[in-house]
Amino acid sequence: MLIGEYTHTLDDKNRMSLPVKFRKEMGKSVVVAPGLDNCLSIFTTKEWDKISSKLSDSSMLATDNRSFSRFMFGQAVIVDVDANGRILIPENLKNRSGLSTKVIVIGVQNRAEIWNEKAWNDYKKVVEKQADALADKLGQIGVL
Amino acid sequence: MLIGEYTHTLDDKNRMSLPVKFRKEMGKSVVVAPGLDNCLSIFTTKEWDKISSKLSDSSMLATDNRSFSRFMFGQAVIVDVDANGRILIPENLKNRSGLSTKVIVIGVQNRAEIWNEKAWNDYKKVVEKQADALADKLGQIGVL
DNA sequence: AGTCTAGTGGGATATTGTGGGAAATAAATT
DNA sequence: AATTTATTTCCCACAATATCCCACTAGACT
Repeated sequence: MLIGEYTHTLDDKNRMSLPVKFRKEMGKSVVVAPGLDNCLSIFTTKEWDKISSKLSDSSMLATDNRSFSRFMFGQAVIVDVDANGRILIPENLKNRSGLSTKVIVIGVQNRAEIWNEKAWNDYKKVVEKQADALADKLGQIGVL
Repeated sequence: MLIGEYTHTLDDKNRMSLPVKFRKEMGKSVVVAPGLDNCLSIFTTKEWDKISSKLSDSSMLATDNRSFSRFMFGQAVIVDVDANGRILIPENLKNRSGLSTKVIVIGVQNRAEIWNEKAWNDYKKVVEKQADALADKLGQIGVL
């Protein structure tokens, strides 16, 4: 289970170290893909296999499926984790998410996400503001 | 599995190098065929065989099948991958997809696609704009 | 204090992508 | 039919870039 928030560096070679707490679960190669709200998703290869098999399932409408497949597969990349626990972020994905040197890595259950620092802080603020709605949700889940 | 986005050059001899990550799977000859949405599709010979057998499957409506078969078979070409990992793009297919010197090659699971740069960026933008649909899809897949 | 580890930086090496020329093939003109 | 011209294929070379490897620093823990 991937949890927690970490501030890491994307160096000028587009390398980023995975939080050490994620490494065991991540294994020696991961998939970097575009995520929602302008973040990047990092999946384990296992998770990725699930995703791709669901996508190749033709139960989805053909045209939707086509554009979505292109979007995901076309931009995702399988990257090896190097000897220092770092991965390489492709330039196009880096640009898409507006990542600069300082990035935020967060764990979200079965995936990790990479955020532009400001975007993440803004996002958190917005969510925080919706505290009532949040409490409601948590209540529904039975957490509070 | 073919994934990722690469910017390549279509030189004045209509040669284009395949991304090195695709080469192993592509083997030493591939099929270049017209794709949907004005791109070009590149299939492995294996995939091509699957496609052609599906097309000859009579479960498809006869007229649809006939026109689509013409569309595909009529313009598809088997091309060899040269010693440098390059393939030759036939002039007519190049023109059809509005390809110039700078092209985008993307992997889409079982096939690769060649796009005019602008066309691909526009396409991505359209998909990205439909954030709701995107989230929906991801939800269906079980990512969210 | 000393050791260990996580995170980061930088240089050397290997590979990729691309351009261009030579050789081979095809087309054309006389 | 023969020579020239055009076109295609093959091969080599180079530059840019990615990959690998090692080193350093700061902090945690003993």
